[in-house]
Amino acid sequence: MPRVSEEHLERRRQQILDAAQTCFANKGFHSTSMQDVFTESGLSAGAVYRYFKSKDDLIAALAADATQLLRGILDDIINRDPLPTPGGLVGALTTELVQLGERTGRVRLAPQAWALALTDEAAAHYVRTAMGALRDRWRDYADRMRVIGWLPPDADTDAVAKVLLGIMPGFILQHLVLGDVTPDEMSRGLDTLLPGYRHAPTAG
Amino acid sequence: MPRVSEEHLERRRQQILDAAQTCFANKGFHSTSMQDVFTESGLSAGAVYRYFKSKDDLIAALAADATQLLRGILDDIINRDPLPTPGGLVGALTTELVQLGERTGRVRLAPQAWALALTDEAAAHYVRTAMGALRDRWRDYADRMRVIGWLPPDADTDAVAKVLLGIMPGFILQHLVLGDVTPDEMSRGLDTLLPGYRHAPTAG
Amino acid sequence: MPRVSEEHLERRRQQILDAAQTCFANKGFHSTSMQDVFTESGLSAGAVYRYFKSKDDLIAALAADATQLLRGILDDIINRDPLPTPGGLVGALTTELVQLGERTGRVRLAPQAWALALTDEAAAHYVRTAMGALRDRWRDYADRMRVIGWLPPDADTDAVAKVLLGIMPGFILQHLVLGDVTPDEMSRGLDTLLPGYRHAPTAG
Amino acid sequence: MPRVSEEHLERRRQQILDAAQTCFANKGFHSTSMQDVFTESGLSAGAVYRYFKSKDDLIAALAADATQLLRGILDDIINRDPLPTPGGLVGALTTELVQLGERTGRVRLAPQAWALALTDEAAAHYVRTAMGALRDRWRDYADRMRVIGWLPPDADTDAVAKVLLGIMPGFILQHLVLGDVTPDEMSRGLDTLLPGYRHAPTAG
DNA sequence: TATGAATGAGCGTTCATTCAT
DNA sequence: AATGAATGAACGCTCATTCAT
Repeated sequence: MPRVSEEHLERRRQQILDAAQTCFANKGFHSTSMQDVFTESGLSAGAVYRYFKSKDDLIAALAADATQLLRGILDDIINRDPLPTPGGLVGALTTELVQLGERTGRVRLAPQAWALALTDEAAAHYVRTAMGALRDRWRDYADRMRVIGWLPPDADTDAVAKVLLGIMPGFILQHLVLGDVTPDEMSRGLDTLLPGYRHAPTAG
Repeated sequence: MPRVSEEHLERRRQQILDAAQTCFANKGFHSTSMQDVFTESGLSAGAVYRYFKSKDDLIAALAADATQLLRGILDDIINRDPLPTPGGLVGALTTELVQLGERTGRVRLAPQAWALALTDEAAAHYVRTAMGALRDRWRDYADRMRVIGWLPPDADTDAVAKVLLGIMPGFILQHLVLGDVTPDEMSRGLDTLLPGYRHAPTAG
Repeated sequence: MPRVSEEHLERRRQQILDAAQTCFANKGFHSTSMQDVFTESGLSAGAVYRYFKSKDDLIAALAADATQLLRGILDDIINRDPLPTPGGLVGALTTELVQLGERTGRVRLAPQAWALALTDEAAAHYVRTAMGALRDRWRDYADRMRVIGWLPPDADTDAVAKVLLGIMPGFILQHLVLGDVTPDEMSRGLDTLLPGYRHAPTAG
Repeated sequence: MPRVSEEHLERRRQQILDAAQTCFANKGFHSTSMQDVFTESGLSAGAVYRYFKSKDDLIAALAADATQLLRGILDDIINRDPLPTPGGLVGALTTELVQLGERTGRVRLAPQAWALALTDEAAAHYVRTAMGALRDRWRDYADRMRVIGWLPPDADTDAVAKVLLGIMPGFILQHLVLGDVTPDEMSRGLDTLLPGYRHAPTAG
């Protein structure tokens, strides 16, 4: 019974998660068999089951990772100074997403997670958490818009956050399914609609 | 019980589609077994397979229905005179969607169709067609916005259409997953962002 | 409830048997579905089941037909005067079989009947009856061979009959599976082996 | 119980093949369900499918085995010195077949393979190969007959081979279906028909 | 008579998971 | 720690047969 270092364990774990993510992104959660994961990871059934107690557990771990990742991206971008226009912000975010997708294919997991959230309570928990956290950040942004006068003093920044958050899934879908949408276009389209602050503000 | 009326056949077909839709909405495409559909529909395996030659065929029929339904809704709303504001339009559309969802649960199929489209070419075809058709209508709307001066003469109405279409999946997700978004809020949020034409025009 | 003539009934029956035979010859008993028979016959399920109470019944009827047919052919040929040589007899029989096969495809049923006879008692009964009857005729022939001096007085004509009967399945198989055997070749091959009476006898 | 010896694997494989053969011999290919094979073998579905990827694969493996076995038997017997008479050869071969059938039941598969060959291209391939190889050996034998003067110098040894090969299926069928034919009888019957070389030659 | 919609047992196969080694 | 053979429930689907019309 070889005793093994903490790093070894973590490396194995990550190796499995990477394999699972690749499979899930390519074939979807349900159409990926555990055998697919064994093969992709180069490990045996027993090895994978030592690290994750079920297929659902694998999905949950991946979801947790993704949630954290997403939050990090939004935090980075939303707190920039001076305050970006909505178009600028959406452009930066979608650029980030596209790059992430090209590097890892991880973006393809998002629609699958959304679908899963409607039928699986555990998945719903993760998606709700991530979605809620993202929306909080959008509300922070909307609040700042109001502060600098881009929105009227009595603006319902909750409602604004819901609209702005709502643009992202629409971009992801059009990007993944139709494949003909660029971050630049989203940015331009939004600023076209919102001409009032096309010329940037004075402060963050 | 042969020599049966055309209506009988159509009624059976619908009975099966309704059952399938209920199952799919509750458990997802993959987690719904054909046995679930048999039970929900009250019919036997053989009966269901007389009307639909495979599970995929059932999904496709539902998708075709949904595509048609969606297009009808958008056509109705988008051609209204005088031209609605984006907020008004999104409000009307989301209202329609929410009602549809309450009546039939069909809206819950949308995220599943999106996910399926990433791994199944047949599903991708349906989703692409539907998404493309919807975006065409949004572009028509954006063109009309430009004509009446809501957008500058050189506005990229394609880009605008992509943004506006993009709002709908975001609403659907927030509605289904977080459950705290109303059509009214979307409408208000959008018109808050787009104050320029908050006061409606005189003609379409 | 239309009362219908005896001929009509018989015609229907034959129509179904013909369809079944075509299907069975093309796809085999087991791989032919009753639906195949309905389609080939142009009749409905109910109609077919009015005439034959099961798929097995259909097979049995066909087997009975075939048994009778085969016996007729052998009777015709074996009683010819003057007595044919074994090669001549086998040549005539195989010629008849090849023609029958070309006209009706019925010969293709034989190997299937043999196989069925090993696993199904009802089929075994038919095949045993047919095979026994054929062998009786071959023994009659062998007896006549002995009478005219082609075989020694103490010849075991039972054993001879078994050998001669045995040649036919071998021809059928080589004909159907390898497709490179002609009646003429069989005739020639046999007379080459049996040179003693290559020049024909004096009387039957 | 992994990390298992090569022999263990081979033993399992044979265990499954044996079970399948028993089932097929008793009930026929089509009427044997995989469940029958699981039960007969004492293994689970998954275990059987680990070794054979489909029911057809099982049949093919059995066919390959049988082909090899048959060829071996014929090679052994046909090359004997001094050259056996046709009756002696058929007697030896049928004796071998009867013993094989008593030990393993494998002979009962032959008629089923013939039937299958008429409707299934994969089966046809196996049967054609086996049948062709056997006929080649018979032609070799016929050639040797000619060399030692049992057949005239201009004898069509192809035709002779076709006749001699043809006797074997006939024996198998009479043996399996009628059950009243012995190797000895076949031998005697054939030598009765072919008196010219009833007394054996001196060399091969 | 004839139809064909409906039944439901049973098919071949897959796959998440376990556990002896 | 790691293996991979083995399990067995469940899957999508077929098809011989029945019977209301």
